[in-house]
Amino acid sequence: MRYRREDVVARALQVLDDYGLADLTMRRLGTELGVRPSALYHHFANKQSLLAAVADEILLRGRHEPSGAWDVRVTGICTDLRDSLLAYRDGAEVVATVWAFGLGATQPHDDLVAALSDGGLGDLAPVAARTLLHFVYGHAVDEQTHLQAAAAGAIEDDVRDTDDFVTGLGLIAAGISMAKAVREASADR
Amino acid sequence: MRYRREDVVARALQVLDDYGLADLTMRRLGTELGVRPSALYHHFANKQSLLAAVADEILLRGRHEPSGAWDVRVTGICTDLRDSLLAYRDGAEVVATVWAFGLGATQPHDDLVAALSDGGLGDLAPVAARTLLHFVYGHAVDEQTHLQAAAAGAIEDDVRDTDDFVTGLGLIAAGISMAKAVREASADR
DNA sequence: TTGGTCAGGTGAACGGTGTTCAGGTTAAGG
DNA sequence: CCTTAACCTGAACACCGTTCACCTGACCAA
Repeated sequence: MRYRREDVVARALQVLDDYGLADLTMRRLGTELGVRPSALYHHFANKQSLLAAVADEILLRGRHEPSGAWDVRVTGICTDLRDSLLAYRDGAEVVATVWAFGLGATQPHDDLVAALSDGGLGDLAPVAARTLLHFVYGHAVDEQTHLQAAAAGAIEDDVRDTDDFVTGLGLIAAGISMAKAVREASADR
Repeated sequence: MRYRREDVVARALQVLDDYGLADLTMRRLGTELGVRPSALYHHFANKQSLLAAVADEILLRGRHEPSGAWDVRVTGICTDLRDSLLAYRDGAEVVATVWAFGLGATQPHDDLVAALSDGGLGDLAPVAARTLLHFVYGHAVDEQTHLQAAAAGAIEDDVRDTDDFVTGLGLIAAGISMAKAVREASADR
């Protein structure tokens, strides 16, 4: 059996979801495919490239084309992004790390900047986009960590998390529309 | 020469600052102290505990007792926290990771919750505190990553980052005061 | 049909990691 | 002085990502 790049990515995503990021190792993935670890380096230059491809795949699946008014589009992008991150075990950490390293996972950022620019945020759009991203990533990583700790029986589970997310998102959204109002007021001095 | 726990932490912090998190290894730290790696396990149960102590040390140094009106206290805590994270190489990643794992670094969170509660945010205080933390940690990690990439000559450096921080922080702060206003308006129905 | 090309895979090694453990050593206190 | 406990050694264990010379088999042009 010979594999193509996408086959390896798909299998890596499955290993991630089944066993977690700590167990997503080149040797493990190789074994899962019935292949020596060194064979994987014919498809990816190194493990980080592999993880970048996995992150992009996570974002690609369950992607919804943003539509509607700019502000509902912004919260929609963030909510969909959160759902994507939580759809796979350790998905949040993988995507957040890849994005931080600048190796990929730029889709959510680009979508947010586009929506915010359409909303008239001007040069505030990039700052607002990154602020939103930091919140979504941070919150999702937290939630996934807690979820795993709860599954291990270390702590009792917290169902408040989803309310938590919309509340925090609402906080930032309110700040953004306030900044927009200030911006427009100073525009027609 | 025999060492105590705090000596090891201090030396670990120095190794972190001089060589970065990737080179802060048990063997490296042992060599730096003139000691076998196994000796370190008499002071810490594992590496994560060591890192937790390092994170707490980072936060302890350069700590300012919060004072003033609640809102200036909130932004003050966030700004001081950012300064602490950026004071040591890879400091942001260490503290953020330790906090995410729930092994320590709770001081900023506790301070923020206290300030926000004094500000009358009520049960919104914990959500707002974590939202602020996610922003500060995320932004600091980003900035430190870029800084390191710029030092390696990969990209040109970005001096906009500090303006970026206050802008983003202002965005969330605005959202918080708006939420507070809404909360108080609905209180005296 | 033949022969060449090349993506994909092998096998073995290299240098590193965190961690464990039985036993040795040394400073401090009764 | 002698005991106790904190500190440390030395060696190993089971992993990790990565490299490299070499092999293999499918495909395509001549």
